[in-house]
Amino acid sequence: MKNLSSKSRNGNDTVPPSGVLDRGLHLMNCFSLERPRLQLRDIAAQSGLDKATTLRALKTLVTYGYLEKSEDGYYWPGPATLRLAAIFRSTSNIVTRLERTVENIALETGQAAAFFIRSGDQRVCLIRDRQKRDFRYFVDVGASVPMSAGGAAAHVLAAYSGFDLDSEKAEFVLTNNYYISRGEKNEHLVSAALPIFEADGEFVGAAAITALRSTVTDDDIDRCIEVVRREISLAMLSTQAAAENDNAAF
Amino acid sequence: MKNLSSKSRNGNDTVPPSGVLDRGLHLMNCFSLERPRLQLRDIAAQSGLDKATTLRALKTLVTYGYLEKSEDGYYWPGPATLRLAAIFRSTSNIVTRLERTVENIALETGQAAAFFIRSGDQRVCLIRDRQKRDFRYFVDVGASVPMSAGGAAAHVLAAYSGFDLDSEKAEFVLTNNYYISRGEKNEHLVSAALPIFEADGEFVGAAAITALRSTVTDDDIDRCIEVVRREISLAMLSTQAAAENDNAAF
DNA sequence: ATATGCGTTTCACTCAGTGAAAAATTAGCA
DNA sequence: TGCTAATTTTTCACTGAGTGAAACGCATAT
Repeated sequence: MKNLSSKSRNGNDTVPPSGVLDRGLHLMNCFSLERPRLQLRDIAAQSGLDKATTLRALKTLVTYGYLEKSEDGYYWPGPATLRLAAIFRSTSNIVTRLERTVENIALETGQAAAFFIRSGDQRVCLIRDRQKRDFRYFVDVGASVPMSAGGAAAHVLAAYSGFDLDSEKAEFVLTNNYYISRGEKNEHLVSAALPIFEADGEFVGAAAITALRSTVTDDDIDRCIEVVRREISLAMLSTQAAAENDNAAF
Repeated sequence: MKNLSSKSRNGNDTVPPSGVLDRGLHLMNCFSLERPRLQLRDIAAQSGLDKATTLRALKTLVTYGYLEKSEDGYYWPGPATLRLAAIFRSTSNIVTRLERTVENIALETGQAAAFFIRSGDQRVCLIRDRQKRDFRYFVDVGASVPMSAGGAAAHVLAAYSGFDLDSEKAEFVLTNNYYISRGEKNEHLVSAALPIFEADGEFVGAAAITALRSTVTDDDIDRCIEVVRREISLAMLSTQAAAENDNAAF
């Protein structure tokens, strides 16, 4: 397993992982909503793996149903992924509960809406509205980005789950119960995030709306935040920490 | 890599697969809607792999988000599965289109409803109604069973996709546009399956309802079939092959 | 105290995985 | 219809990544 060379065999300035399992899972990352169907050539190039290695892994992934392969040599995610997602949902019923809510928020505000949770040092998108928007700006459902990458949702998640990210912003979040980030991750975007709590006060995650800065005023954003608060409470959840001191502990 | 011994190191009379990737994916099969959270001990036992081997694979699966691990040592499917499922859905919009339909069928008939497709020599469940029923009898969403295992849906899929399973039953399906299987897979169950076609006549899969034999009469089943036909046509799909001769070709 | 169950680490052996290269297949083109 | 280029697939000898028995550590019973 030589995997020599200073970085990049692909155009991605990333070294492909070593370890067969790592590599196999790494291959699955080549697929996205933007590019759901790929052929060997693309997958090998994008992953940085040798074509022979890639082919072997793909075969295995196909036999286990994680990928499907068509006659014309294209691969795409297979039905096994559905099975696992169904199990994931069953273990975190919050997804099912909030799906409709996120959709409503997007429809009412006309902006992109999403729901995030923290998982270790990652911020994971569990729900995205289904409106079609420019893919470049938004993460896929299930995708993770490091907390350190910031963004409105990250600061809310950090503040309420005790992750040390930016204490100043955390303080703002804890007193105001929302955070607005202007161009923090992307110059042209503004996003507002609110924490979400179970009825019993348990923190579950953050709802966020994202808009193009050039198309919204501060008042628009405030109105969006109100929409979020209303929809969240309709879902029998809260955007306010239950009591001042209970939630500081964990 | 000794993997010696005539079969079974687990209680499953199955030999665990060789190949790191195979084993890793094999581990994911340990999880189900019935048993969504497992600890190392269980996973190692059920998969038949050594604990050390299992642990290594689990670590990798966790780092890629396919599994999550809690403090108390339990593992369960992670958010990466959501991402892949979202991509899968985007490539086969039939799932989104029929989800509501399957749910309606289940609600109207009071029986278990599902949607299957053929994938190679496997029959894959893409949709299951969300009513809670006895898990022992029904397959999870995304789960595959060999076509050769039979069942009403298998015969419908075989008939309309040119899979050689049981030519006599296939002929019945092709003339009557449905199939009823009584106790074929499970002595106590009866299930009825109907083919589903796009408006342009393309065969897409089979809808099936399953009931306990002791609780339904033949007339009940006929009524169920009518419900399926109605719901499918409401979804702008058809339960009849477009024209007598067009569909014989493929 | 002693035992049992579980997760984790260690380490020497060895076979599964690697990737360059060749072969087979498919697509494009004149 | 041939000829060429592009892509997928197979082959094979080398080797280091993966293996698993055993030891360890840490709980929680007994």
